[in-house]
Amino acid sequence: MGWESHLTAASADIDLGAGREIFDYSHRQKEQDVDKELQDGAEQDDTWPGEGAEALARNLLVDGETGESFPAQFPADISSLTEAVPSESESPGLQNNLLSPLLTGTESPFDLEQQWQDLMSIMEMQAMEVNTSTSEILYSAPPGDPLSTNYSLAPNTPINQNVSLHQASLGGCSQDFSLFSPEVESLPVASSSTLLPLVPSNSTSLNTTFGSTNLAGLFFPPQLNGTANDTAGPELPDPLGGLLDEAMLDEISLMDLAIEEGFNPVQASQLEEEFDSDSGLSLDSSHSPSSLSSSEGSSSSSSSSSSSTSSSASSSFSEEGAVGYSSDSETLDLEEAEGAVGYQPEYSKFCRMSYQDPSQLSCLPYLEHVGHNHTYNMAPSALDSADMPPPSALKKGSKEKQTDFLDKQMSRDEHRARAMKIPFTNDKIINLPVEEFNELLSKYQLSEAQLSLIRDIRRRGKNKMAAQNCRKRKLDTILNLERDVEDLQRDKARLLREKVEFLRSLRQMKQKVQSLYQEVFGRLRDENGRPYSPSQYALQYAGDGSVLLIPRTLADQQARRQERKPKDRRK
DNA sequence: GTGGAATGTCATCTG
DNA sequence: AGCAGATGACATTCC
Repeated sequence: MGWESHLTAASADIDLGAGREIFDYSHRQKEQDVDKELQDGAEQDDTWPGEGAEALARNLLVDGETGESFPAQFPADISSLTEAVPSESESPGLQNNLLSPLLTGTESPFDLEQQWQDLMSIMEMQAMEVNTSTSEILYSAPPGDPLSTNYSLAPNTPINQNVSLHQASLGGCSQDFSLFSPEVESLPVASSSTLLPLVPSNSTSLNTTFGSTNLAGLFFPPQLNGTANDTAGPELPDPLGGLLDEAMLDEISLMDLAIEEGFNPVQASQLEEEFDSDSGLSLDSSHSPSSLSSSEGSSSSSSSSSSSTSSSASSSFSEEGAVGYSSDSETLDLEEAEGAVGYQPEYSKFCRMSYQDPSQLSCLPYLEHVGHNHTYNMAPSALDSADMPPPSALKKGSKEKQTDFLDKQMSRDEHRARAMKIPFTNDKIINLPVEEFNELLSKYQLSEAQLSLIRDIRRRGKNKMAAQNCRKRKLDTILNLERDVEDLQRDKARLLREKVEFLRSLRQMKQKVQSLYQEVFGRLRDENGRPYSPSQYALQYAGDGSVLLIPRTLADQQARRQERKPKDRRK
């Protein structure tokens, strides 16, 4: 800025005496007046077709909540097997049916169900391949659901038939406490506790699948947990509940946010993937401006290319040094004359256009053939020698029109330079390294006004390129962010799909265990050959695969203990 | 004539 | 200290 302080008033046309501090609007207005006189109504003609393209269509993956609902059955809190058996407080009529008590629980999983429904609605709307058929299987009572039909023993059930349940007796089971977990063993043994070892001769699926009592309980559908609240909560830890209430709500809300944003990640992704190859401006290293300059030097005006400019000899400046910028007012043909590596205004427009309309990306390959351009602020002499008028001008053949055309191609600074008879090109003024630039200035006898103009031209030209680079970077940053958002949304959708799959399989397993439980329990007989009351006894799986028949009260106590443990851990 | 997008310019900061 | 680049803000141009 210091070199501007010694500026002096130069000509009547151009106010060159102003330093940057006083380079105010009025001064610039004067310059504009001069420019207008020089250009005489010049018109710019390098607009990019389709520049006014619509903004990127933001088709929603999800178009809103449909409110689709599912049958009432819902995988709510999961409790132990023992909870599946009605307690003594249940209605008396339940004892006639082993299963019916399970259905009468007052526990209402409605809230969780609602969450689940919301989730599923979102999932379906997002076309995440959760077809309705599976959903129905998941969330509605299957036709053969034992919960909705009277329980009947299936003779050919896969449960281990060797379990000698018929020998179970109320009095002779206390010795089998060892089958319980230590926690169970620590419990005070009920006075008449009945522990019936149901150790299968072979390791059953139950043995391998369910390592502990509470685990077995996990696989029971919520219907089996109906007595949980009524029986003062022998509830066991419920991993599904955790999934469903907190995380599920979060995900649902996040998904809603994504929906409301209206962002179409697919389009943005396609756009980004195509565009990214040509854009070197980004946040991360993979999309850094330097990558642009290395991969596409023709359109780069990055700092890296600029630094190479500094190291290049002045003789090769035109080839390498021009940190590419091509003014809108320059002829495109001049680009070949100078062969400069230059930033293309068309490219900038393309960036914006492609950002707004991915369909425009089909034009991307053309960028590779964009001529290199070093002709920013090319001197009039150079223009005269190198410029080829457009066909229309040639047809008209008028020198006057050629002159008009050339005037049109010149930037304001070029006009100023010509008016001030600057003996070298604006291109050199702007792009020469400092040393070479000073050397060039020293070669000529220049007035203060000329020096001032030259330095202004250099400053403005460099800043112009910097601004263009800055805007390109900004655009690229936006594109990269959009791509990141799209990736995250894709991951999220995938995780949600997986979650649904896990929940589905979990529910199926719970139903299997429930059926097995009912079958085993229904076959149990006491010494008198009568079936055990589900309200008084419950089956319990031990960690070693054995199955025990224990009093309901003891089972409830265990269930409560199992439930407290995870809660304590959270604290 | 107007609005918005694109582009240019300036001021300022940073390396 | 000087320079070049980056960037926000504003101005101008263009459609």
